[in-house]
Amino acid sequence: MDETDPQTVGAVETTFAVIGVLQDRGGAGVTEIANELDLSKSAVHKHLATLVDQRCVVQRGDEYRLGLGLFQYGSFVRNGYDVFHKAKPRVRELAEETGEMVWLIVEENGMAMYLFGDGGSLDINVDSLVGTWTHLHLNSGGKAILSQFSEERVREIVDEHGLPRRTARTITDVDELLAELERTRDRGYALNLEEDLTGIHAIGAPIVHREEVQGALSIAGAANRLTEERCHDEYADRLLTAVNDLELNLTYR
Amino acid sequence: MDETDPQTVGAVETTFAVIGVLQDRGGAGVTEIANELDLSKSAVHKHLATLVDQRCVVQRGDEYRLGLGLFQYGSFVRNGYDVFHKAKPRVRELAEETGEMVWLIVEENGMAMYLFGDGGSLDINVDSLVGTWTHLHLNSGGKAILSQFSEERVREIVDEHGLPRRTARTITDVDELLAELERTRDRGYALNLEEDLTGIHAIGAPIVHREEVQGALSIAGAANRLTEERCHDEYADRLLTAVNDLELNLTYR
DNA sequence: AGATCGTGTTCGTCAATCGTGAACGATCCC
DNA sequence: GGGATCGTTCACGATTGACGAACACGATCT
Repeated sequence: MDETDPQTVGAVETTFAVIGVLQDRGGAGVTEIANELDLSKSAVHKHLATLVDQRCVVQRGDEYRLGLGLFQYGSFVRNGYDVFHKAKPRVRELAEETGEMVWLIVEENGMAMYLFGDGGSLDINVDSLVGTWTHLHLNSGGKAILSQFSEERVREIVDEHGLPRRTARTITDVDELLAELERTRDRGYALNLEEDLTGIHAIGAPIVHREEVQGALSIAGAANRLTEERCHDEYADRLLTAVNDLELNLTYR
Repeated sequence: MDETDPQTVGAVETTFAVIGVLQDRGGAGVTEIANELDLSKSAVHKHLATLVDQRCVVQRGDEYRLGLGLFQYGSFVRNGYDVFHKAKPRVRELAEETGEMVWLIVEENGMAMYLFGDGGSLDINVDSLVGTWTHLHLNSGGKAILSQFSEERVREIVDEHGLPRRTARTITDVDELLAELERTRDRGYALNLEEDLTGIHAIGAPIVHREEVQGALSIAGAANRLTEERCHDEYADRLLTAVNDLELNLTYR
């Protein structure tokens, strides 16, 4: 089942496995977790007790759930991003102006994470995406970020994470992706035309500061509102000026 | 130094110690952490390697930092709170209307955590408080929550966490606290008059749903604007109506 | 009412492994 | 170019993490 890597701490890995089960099931009992992970009840109990001590798990009756200690760590990590603080007001403005969803994503180890979002209709919850990973190639912001990387690095990332298909329009070929990234680099922004979710278009631009990509801003919405033309004619300008202002704000803090 | 509790997993505790150092220093190297924790470099390296595998730590050159995996877990935990989604728009509205800072806090194991906040002047960053713990007795929302607990439970919490003093006006006596909680219960909201930070007043109300406290909403701002009278005459009404709407929203989801 | 199942919890036991310290490569700086 | 760092790797030994049986408790049947 598992190749026990001697370079890592197994006990910590099982603890994360426990956390994983707790996340998947939204809470679970000792026996349930033990069965799922093929561990003894007592072992699971010990791990849970440790996690409770660290405030990362809470016990309510016979059920254990993930605790606010994890939220504490998570918030700390987000607050460590300068670009988060600087981008937040801009994201809000854009969301207000356009009435669409606006996102800030950042890259880490070849994947992107939704760091902050705002706007959109009330029936779609932006918070359900915040804090989730996404591949770079099927996201307007992700392609914007990739456009700032060298071809070598792009290939490395593709080798590691692949180019999984989400819709019929997803780019699944490396060379096609590289061509798309060149177009993106030329015009300064990337489009996502139903490449991740059918019915959703998006436009994204990279945030560059001191020769490094800090992340990307993107606007996403229903494909019939964010048509390809309106992206080019309307939204591109708004997005790029917002990003430019943001980049200035990053230098003169 | 440490009483090794046989009921817990030591290796996991050291991993959390490593995470703690990384948080305190905002990133560190292997040697640095090893010295701080009195561990061998190789041990620290192993822990860091496992944390990198779990995406909870990232390596940049010779420095390790906390990674976005932690943010992923943290966001999941916050999204698990129904009251977060329901309160968010109300918090925003209140912040817009009043121009002051508005908070949603929740309780866990006798402590409170800032789950969401908005508003306030731009020089004070609401996000720096989000994701941090606070004692219940020196917070308007915290006192609002405590007012819904039995005297027994309040005493338990005080026994466990104490009543640390922050300012000259902090309540540090249990009986005084219980009296204050009764006043709070009678009028439906709690005041915080420079009990946590000098120059800051706040007003908070508990969010009750199905006989259980889900958290508290509070408005905080400069003491000269949020005077005691204006809290009673102006802000109390706005706050309580917001909470009432929210409570209705919680039942009919 | 009694018994059986289900929890989570505790406890001793033993092998797996977590932590150690020394050696290794790479950088950087003097 | 040598003398510091740094992070990384490896083999070994003592610690301990995982096990499984026994425990206490509650619910749910019979």
